[in-house]
Amino acid sequence: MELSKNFEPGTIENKWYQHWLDKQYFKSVPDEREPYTIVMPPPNVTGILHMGHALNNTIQDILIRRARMQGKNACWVPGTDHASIATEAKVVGMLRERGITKSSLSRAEFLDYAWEWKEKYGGIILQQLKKLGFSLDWDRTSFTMDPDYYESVIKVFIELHKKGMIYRGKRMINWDVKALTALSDEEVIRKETKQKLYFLRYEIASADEQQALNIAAIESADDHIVVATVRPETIMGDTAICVHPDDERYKHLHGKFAIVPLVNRRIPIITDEYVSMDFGTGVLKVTPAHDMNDNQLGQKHGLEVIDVFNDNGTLSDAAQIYIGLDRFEARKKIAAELLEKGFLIKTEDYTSEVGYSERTDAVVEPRLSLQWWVSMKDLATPALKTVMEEEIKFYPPKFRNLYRHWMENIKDWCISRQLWWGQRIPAWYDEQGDVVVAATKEEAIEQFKAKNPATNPDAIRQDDDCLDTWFSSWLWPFEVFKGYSHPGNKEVQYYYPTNTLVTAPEIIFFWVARMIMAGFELMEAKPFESVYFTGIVRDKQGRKMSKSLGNSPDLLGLIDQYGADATRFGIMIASPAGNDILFDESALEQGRNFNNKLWNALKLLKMWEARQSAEAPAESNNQFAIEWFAQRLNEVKQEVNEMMEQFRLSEALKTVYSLIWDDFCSWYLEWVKPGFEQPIDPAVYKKTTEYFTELMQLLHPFMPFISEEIYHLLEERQDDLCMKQYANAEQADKTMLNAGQILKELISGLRDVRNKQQIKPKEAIALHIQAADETVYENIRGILAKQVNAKSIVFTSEPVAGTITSVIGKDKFYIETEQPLNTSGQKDDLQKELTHLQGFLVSVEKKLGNEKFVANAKAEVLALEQKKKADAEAKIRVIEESLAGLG
RNA sequence: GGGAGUUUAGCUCAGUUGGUUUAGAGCAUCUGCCUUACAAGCAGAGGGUCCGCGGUUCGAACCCGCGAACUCCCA
Repeated sequence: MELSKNFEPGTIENKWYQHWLDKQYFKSVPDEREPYTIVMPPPNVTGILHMGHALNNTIQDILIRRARMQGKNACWVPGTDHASIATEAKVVGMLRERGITKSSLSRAEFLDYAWEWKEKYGGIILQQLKKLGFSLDWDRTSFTMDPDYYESVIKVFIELHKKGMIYRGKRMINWDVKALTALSDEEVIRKETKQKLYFLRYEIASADEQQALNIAAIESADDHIVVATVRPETIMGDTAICVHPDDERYKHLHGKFAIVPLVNRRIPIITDEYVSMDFGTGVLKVTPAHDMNDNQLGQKHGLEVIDVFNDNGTLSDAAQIYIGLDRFEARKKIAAELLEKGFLIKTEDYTSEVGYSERTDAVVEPRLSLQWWVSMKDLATPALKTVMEEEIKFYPPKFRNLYRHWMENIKDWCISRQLWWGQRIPAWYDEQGDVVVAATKEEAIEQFKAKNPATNPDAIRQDDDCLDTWFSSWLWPFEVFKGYSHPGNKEVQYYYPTNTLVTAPEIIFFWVARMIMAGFELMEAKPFESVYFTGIVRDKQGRKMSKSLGNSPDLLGLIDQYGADATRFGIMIASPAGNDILFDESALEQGRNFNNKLWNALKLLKMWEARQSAEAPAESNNQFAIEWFAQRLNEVKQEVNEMMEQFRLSEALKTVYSLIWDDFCSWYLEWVKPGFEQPIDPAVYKKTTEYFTELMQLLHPFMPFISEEIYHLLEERQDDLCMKQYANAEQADKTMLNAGQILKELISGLRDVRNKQQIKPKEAIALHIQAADETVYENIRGILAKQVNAKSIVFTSEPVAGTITSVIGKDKFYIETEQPLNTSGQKDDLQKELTHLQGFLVSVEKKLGNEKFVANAKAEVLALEQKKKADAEAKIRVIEESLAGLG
């Protein structure tokens, strides 16, 4: 068989992915095995593959593949989210290109177009995920607007409404004045914006209302208060002035009234600790209709609410002045008028964060609006408890604090959206505007008739709004198994609760917390055992990857360039749980190089395969190498098990990488490698193949393609690595591991000497060893000679003249070469090491001389320190002898 | 303004209840090698006030306090 010079991923990846699909390895049906279930966080149906998805899903695939190889019934469910706002925007865009406006269409017509768009372009991302080898059960692909799913969302709304947890109310929301819809918090993008801070003078009215409305009296009064605001166009909506109760500057004004400039309305001066004394003048104008905090303050103090804006951001009749003018135009006009009339004292530049609509980039207007809400308090209680008691485990645990903070300060959830793409709210109104909640019009009519037999059924109409997308995705972990639409079915009983959720910390509140709530409220069980929070992928400069910055790498391009395995490697190698990962293409290069390394090791084995011969000398050295590597494998398997249990995935990958590259390739293969064109002992070859196979099995969850390919190239096989079950890891033999460690140190030490003495790699040396215990070298002598290019190794009981002296461990080495000697270098090196050891010895002796240490330290710590001391002393002695020998 | 987090080698990060040598890895750097799987490689080396100050302790990168810088979330 002819193997290519380097590993070529492209065709191999397609071949194996198709093969796995054909064999239905990723398909899961309930059986007697233990399930291991992950539901994929559904990407937006409009989405295209980016780094975040790649990271997220690579982690899930690693967990799922490993579980599958551990004999569990692994089930990974794919799907997409209907993403009401994003999709509706795409559809509106498509219509615009065809010259159609949304307003010219009926709801039904628009939805036809939307479905057309979804069928055509939706879910491209699922195809892209296949490129990375993800072992999803595609037969289970779900969509949050599938018929059953849709129905469940409606049923959940009705059920929660019945329980009194969903209500309709006028509350503050984020309003998009261009799209004319409420926005969820995550659809609001905060941006640093340069603004102006206007310092406005409000006159103080006397307690006597007559006098307060007497303009002449005000003008003569010199008592006033100065307010700093960035929004002078909202002063007509002011219903109070607020100061901090402890602010000495304003104590004399407590309980008095101020006059709003231009509209001359009298408003109370109230006190609240909410006000910051340091900001501006320490005086806050309270506009409950147009600011979230002011609204809360207004509720607390029972203030009137005056909404001075229309839906589209122009001034309303309630503003009294500049009616119909846009809010920003009005700001300029009003500022000018205030200045002219002497109410504007000064302006300052001021930078703060302003919310913009993700979709239209309009400045978001906090606004009171009649919307549907979910009351969160009762839902939050069990959801908080379960995480705090670690019934659901968070990895890394630091996110528990964040979660608790949010859950303890939870606010009600606005679930209505003024959109058409999504689950339509099952609320119905009669002519009087009374509302009932029902699944169908018929049921709604019945309910109305029960209340009022005279109800006109033809006048009943359904709410036009649809539900927030998260109101459907919070059902995801059970509804993908139809757990709510078909309660108690076989699937949901088997797969739910799921095992692990892998997601980004950004959506801990929007999604993770709500899934936990829905799980308890609707299924009476938690949705998952544990949550693994990935980091946020950033670019080299630490910026978050985003479309607008254009710093997202083209993933499909990267996969083409480096291969899927290398891409997976590059993403995983530097991504500790919960810490952000800085994406750097050099990590992918490292992954590609690793592929190549594996490929070359395979080539070496293929070469040996042809050179097997029973006549090959059976060296005891080979036996040592084989036994040692068996123990290293045991050790690493154990370590990887532990790391995977703690979700330390990148560390597990590093460990496997190093086992393969360093221990297997650099040490083991070199130790058993026969001489140039020499035959190899078939037993050694067989063992080596077995090791390579085991390594591929360990690596498979991380790099599935190349490991599967090598598995099949090593030997003709009927089965596939993908499904090969892990054997239990055996306990590693410490003595053997230690012997290997000593051998490595000897080789490195002697190579270092060679390097420093500039002995040419090709020049063979003669090695004399003055050993404390010669038997140590029995099994490794051959390997040592081969690895340091020694033509002979002999033992000596005294220094050998005319050689280079070195101390490694407790033994002395005399290196005989053909080159002229340079003893000063050796002396310097020995001296340097001696100084280091002496310093070290002093610190150990100091510790041991400390009575309190001896009295308090644990026995094993004490023993260790004593061993350190003895070792250091022995080594110092050997070095001193060597130095003396050098004269 | 409130909250959470981070700070260890040039870069990215490990460092698991405080004690495994005077702190580790990968990448990058330097030196020597086209050595019979691999130059996308091999062999070796250098590189650190563990953010600062103080405290607890026989012992601190790790625990506590104060401070600094940066990041994120909420207002």
